[in-house]
Amino acid sequence: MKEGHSQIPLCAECTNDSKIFCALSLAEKAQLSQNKGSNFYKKGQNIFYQGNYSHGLYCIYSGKVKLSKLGEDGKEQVVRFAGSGDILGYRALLSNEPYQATATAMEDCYVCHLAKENCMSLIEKNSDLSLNIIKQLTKDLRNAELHLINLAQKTVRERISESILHIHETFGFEEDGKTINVSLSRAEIADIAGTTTETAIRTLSQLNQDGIIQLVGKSIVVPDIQKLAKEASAFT
Amino acid sequence: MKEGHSQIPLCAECTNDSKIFCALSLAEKAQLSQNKGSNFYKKGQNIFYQGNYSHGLYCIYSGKVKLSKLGEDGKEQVVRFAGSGDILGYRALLSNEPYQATATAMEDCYVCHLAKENCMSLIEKNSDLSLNIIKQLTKDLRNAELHLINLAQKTVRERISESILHIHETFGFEEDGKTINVSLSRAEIADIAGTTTETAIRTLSQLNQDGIIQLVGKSIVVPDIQKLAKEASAFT
DNA sequence: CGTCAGCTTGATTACTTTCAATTGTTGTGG
DNA sequence: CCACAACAATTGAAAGTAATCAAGCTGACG
Repeated sequence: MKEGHSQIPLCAECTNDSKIFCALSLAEKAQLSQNKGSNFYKKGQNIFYQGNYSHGLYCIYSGKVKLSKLGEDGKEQVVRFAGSGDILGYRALLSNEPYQATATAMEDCYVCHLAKENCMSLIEKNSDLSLNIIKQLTKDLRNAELHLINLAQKTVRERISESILHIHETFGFEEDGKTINVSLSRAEIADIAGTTTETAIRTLSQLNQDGIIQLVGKSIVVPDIQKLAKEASAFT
Repeated sequence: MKEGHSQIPLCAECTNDSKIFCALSLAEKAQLSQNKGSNFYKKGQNIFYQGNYSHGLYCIYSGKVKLSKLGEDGKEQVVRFAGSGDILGYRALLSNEPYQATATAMEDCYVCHLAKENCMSLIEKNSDLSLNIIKQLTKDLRNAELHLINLAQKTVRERISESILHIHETFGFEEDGKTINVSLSRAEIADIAGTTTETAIRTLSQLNQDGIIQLVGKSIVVPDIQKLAKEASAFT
């Protein structure tokens, strides 16, 4: 058995009890833990790369991760976020295709790696697990389609507002209840909203001037989330 | 039992043998056929509407369908296509949410409607069926993400080229091996590429002048698909 | 205290939308 | 069969938006 980091428990005792693996019995979770590996990823490090092949499933124990793809010209586009308890790479696992995106730690992360064979045999045996995966895929697909329509039809100002909103929905606020809980570079924000770094900067400082957000150092403060939502003309 | 159109067979004898239901045994297909309804939809008619609730699954017997969403300002965005043997509305069914998109017949269609209870009990019993659904979702998600990145990063000319390419991949050519197999209005093409009707028209006629495509009446002829593919990814 | 990466600002250019006007096409009733 | 209405396609000019290119600024860190 591979050695994991000592501070990371077995699946059966995991405090996250993942949105997907909650369907498993204790015995099944024990099976999942076999050959489990746990790794530490420093902020900015990649967990897997678009184009590589999968040898199992990743499960985020702590930290925040972004999934991004490279466009033809090498420009990055963030397609999804993931946090504690989320599963990464299940698509590559299930369809035996290479990873469709690159996973990067947005902050220091602990991530577990579950062996392919264990996952597959559990999926075949446990139909609740399949249903959970279907539900997760459904949710991802809905988000992707919303993201798609936002990028296609909205102005940069709306897209930037939408992006901040989306980050908030995924990761929430700090304890003060109004500061976005992740540190993002201007370039990263641009990659989420599908624009250039310069335009992202200009738009953020406009939103700042208009009192929609407050830029305090590198962090973004949202005093009134309704106001921001109006700015994004958000629709769910 | 509801009456279907006489020319539509039972699921067990269906010539399409759907990508998803091929996992079923004959007996299971017979079960699926119970309470099956079949309907004819004229070109332009809607099969279901975004926001409504699902009472079962749709399976396309013949014809072509587009799935689209409405943006904040009422502009339509096509998110996906479907043809013979494809399943519609499985997300709404599985997660008990309203339909996330509106399905519209792009040409005259025959579409079967399968009862919710039959579908759900088969999904729970047959794990191959679940896996097929997972694979279909996986494919849809990948397409949505590709579409997303295209809309976010490409010029209108590239997006229009990409859209024609995508339509070709989904529906193929006519017998002549070079004419796109669907009739689309300029407005529809614009809704796929995420632009305005006028810009779509201008771009199409430019591609025509540049010899990439030929506009013959309402149909689009692609003499050299490689040339079009180059247009879709490379730059002007 | 210098350096380097990330951030910011300005000016210019390119692209796309918008609005408006015209032409073409199709279907329908007299 | 024609006239008309309704809709789809096209074209032009003007306005707006965002990308690009270029140059300075700032703060963290050795």
